[in-house]
Amino acid sequence: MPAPPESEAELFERARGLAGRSLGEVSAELGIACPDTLKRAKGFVGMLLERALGATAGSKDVPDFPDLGVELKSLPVDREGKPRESTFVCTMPLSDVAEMQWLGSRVQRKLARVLFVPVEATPEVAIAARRIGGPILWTASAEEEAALRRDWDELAGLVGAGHVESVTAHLGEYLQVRPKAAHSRVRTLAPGGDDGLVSVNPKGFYLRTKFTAAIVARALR
DNA sequence: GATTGATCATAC
DNA sequence: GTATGATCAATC
Repeated sequence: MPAPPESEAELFERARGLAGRSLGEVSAELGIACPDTLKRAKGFVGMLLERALGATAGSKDVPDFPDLGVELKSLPVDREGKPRESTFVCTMPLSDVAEMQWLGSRVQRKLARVLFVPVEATPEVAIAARRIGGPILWTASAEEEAALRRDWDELAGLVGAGHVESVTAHLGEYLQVRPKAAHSRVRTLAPGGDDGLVSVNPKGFYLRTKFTAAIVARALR
């Protein structure tokens, strides 16, 4: 496996080197089996890119490239380069989001600097034949950050005020909250209810497709 | 066809 | 069970 990149420029060059190559080629080089379907390997593409680029963070709550402060996100796109799915950002700390601010929040920290790597995700194309696209090193513009902050304030505000059960994926213009758990029977505690705590399915923050689509469009201009 | 809620694999 | 990586699939 490659060593971690020593600079952002080196990381970007490595990512550019993957552009145009297929998931099958890259996985073969790394000695990793490429699945025939993502049905039972949903994290395969993300894990493959992590290894190919030398990410080290593993399952810790820090960016994929801690020394660079860069988070890696694979972006499943159609043949036109448009994202096909929302992008998971992080879990929502339900029990203490009430005391948090946007600045310093997990969302703000995770999205401070992101390397998006588009990957072909057309159903008709076999996994191994899917090609990796050109990387996008992104930082939110003032407008993008303000928009994310508005959503975060609304969503975190509702949970902090004890209204977690009214928070659905319908809320949020660009940032939304959805279940994030092994299955719907998983429970965790959040502010609310008669005792001050309610048992709910764990939740996570996701970027809506239209938000990442705008990032891709901006990068192609 | 797009979106929301549900789910899958793996490491510790 | 908690974290990481996400896509699936029922529903709108």
